[in-house]
Amino acid sequence: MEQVVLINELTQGKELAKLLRNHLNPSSSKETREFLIQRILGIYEKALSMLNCGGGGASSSSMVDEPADQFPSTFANISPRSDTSDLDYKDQCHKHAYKKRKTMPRWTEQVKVCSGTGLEGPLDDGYCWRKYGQKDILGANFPRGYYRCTHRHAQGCLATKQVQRSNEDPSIFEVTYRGRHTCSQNSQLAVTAMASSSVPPPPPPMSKDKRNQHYLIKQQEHEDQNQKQSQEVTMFNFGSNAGLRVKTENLDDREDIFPLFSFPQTSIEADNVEENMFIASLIENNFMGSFSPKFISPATSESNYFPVSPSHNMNYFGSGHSVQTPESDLTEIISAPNSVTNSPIGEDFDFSLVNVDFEPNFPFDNLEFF
DNA sequence: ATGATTTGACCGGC
DNA sequence: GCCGGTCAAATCAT
Repeated sequence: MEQVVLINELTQGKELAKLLRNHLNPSSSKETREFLIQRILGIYEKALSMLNCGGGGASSSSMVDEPADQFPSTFANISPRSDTSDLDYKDQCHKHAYKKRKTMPRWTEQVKVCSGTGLEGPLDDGYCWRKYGQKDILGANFPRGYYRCTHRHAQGCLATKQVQRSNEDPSIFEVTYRGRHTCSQNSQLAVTAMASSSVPPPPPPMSKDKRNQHYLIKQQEHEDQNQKQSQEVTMFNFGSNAGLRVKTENLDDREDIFPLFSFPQTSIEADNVEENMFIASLIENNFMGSFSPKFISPATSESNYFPVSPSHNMNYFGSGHSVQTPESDLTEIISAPNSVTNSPIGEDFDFSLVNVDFEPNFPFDNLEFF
């Protein structure tokens, strides 16, 4: 079985290498090449780790002994693990957990929030964050907030972020992300978004404040779908594509975290549909091969982060453009241009793509989404 | 009751 | 010793 997986991985690597060769011409976008390289490296990494760690299987929770600069497919293998204070570091394949943590990918975004709308505070970027600290920082007028993924304990998701309000312009929040989300919920989100978006997602939500955000999440958890919820949910989607970003900078490890699916929309050109389809199918295969059934159904409890019915998805991601209609309130509070490239979601996408099963019939004809 | 936030304490790196 | 990052008990919100 492991051998089959291994062969599958290597075969994919081979195909991707071929693809890469085709993309060596100047007209091909750098992002695409980068993506392919990352993908290939990831496959090798995965294959090697399978061999090194006793062939634990593609999505086994062991073997994470890899540089943090690896990319998502391997990141996805991070096993549940808790904070530094916990004891799981003994785990054989986690010898380098400390190191890994230290070398986690990190990138910063600047997010502008218009005041006066009542929607202030760090934006909601589509993830569930839990604040675990706040600190006055030397030279900063505002304290820095420390957040970690809500699913850290439940799923060992090590993603964290720091939110620092800008000195010069208090309406700008500098958000530094660390680590990738390995929690299934986010994968689900990403997939949901992808599966249902034929147009770029609307601007990201900006919750009034964190409490509001949590309130929303709770509501969804309870599947209490009243009007208010759907209203808020409309605002609750991927921040990334959407845009609060004023500027994305980075950052150390920039290339390490290069988003698998961060193709600017130009990178997958219309004339390359076939190849893109191929990539998509590779991805699809990957999903099918690497995740537990839990993730197959969009209707798991976790997925309640978003309502999962197709009709809802339509609302969220605008298959019917409904999200954009109330054009509006959202656009009013968002002042940054869209950018896909460095978005954390981009990278989350790649995580999700690697880890989550798609519906077998997932319509990959929405490649422009990438 | 449960889960999130607050905030002083603690820890490691420099 | 300073500083940034994290922990965890106390507190708050639902």
